[in-house]
Amino acid sequence: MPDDQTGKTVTDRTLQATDSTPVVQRPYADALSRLKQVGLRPTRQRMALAKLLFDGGDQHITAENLHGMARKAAVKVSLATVYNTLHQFTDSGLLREVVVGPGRSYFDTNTHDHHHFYVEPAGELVDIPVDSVELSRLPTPPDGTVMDRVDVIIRVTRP
Amino acid sequence: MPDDQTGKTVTDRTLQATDSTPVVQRPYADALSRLKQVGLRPTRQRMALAKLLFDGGDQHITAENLHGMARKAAVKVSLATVYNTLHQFTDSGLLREVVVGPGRSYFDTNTHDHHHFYVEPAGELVDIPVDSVELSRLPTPPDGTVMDRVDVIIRVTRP
DNA sequence: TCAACAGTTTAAAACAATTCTAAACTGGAA
DNA sequence: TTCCAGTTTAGAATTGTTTTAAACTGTTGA
Repeated sequence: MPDDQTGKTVTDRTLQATDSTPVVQRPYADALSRLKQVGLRPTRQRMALAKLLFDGGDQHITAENLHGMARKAAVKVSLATVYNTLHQFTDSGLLREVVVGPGRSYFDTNTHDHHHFYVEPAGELVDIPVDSVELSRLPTPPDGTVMDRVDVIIRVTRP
Repeated sequence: MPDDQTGKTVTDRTLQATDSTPVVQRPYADALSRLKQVGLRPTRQRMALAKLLFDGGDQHITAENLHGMARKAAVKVSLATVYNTLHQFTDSGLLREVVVGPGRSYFDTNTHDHHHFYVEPAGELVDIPVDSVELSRLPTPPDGTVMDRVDVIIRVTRP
């Protein structure tokens, strides 16, 4: 079935497969430790979603998108749960939300300090490593507020 | 009627009023010239919206917001037209769209190079003058793309 | 082992912001 | 004036997300 429309190839093995059968060895170890880390109960759905999210390297994913991936992976999860989970993960620091357009928000599995290119009109996000942007002289926040984070989004187009 | 809920006081006079009657003298001069500038037909609705937008100094406005302002100013415009107009103005460079959250986008009457504080959870936008942010070392855009613009949004909260 | 309950998931409805549609209207050229 | 492309409109449709209320499931402690 060569119809990987989602774009990302998910690497399933955490240990080397030892024979021709592509049996996964300890596929949930990472997902489990992440959930424990932030104190979320490791339910079937959360585990599966965590695996999809964090086993695939750095990804920029929408809710619909992840829901589709779950479907393809034969994981039964409702869209509402996908939303719940994405927000719980975001709130506990496992994910970062990146807003690029009205009605368009991505969840980024890379929570380290970095910025983004946003390719329009494709709607594609591309990471920019921290050290290739230098922000000097940040302003002081308005009275009574504290700085939470700085988002730099460089909008680019294909001419 | 002292119920100016929208927050912005719009200055109507472009010339001094000459008697006690608050009759506006050339209230549409600026709106008209802006529309001509970008080649949009000066219709009743566009003129009225342009006036609301550009006579009030720098503003961050949502579509619903502007629709409400029009209502209060006794201007009959549909919400669909407000959206159309905001996008036409944006496309022709009269406005700039600032996206801060999923399903939350503002139109900024200040089209000069500048950045924003976004105060959460109030959802309030505050201008940052260009020269109080210094961006050095910008990355080169992905192959086949050209840089359109750089958005810096500093998210702040009231603790 | 099991009862019990808080936490979780779910389908479905509700919601908010925005866009679309098809018909009515209008500014301006001829 | 007439005419027509451009514009506006009400209302429906769409999109993305959240809420609701009921069913389910992990975990705890007897």
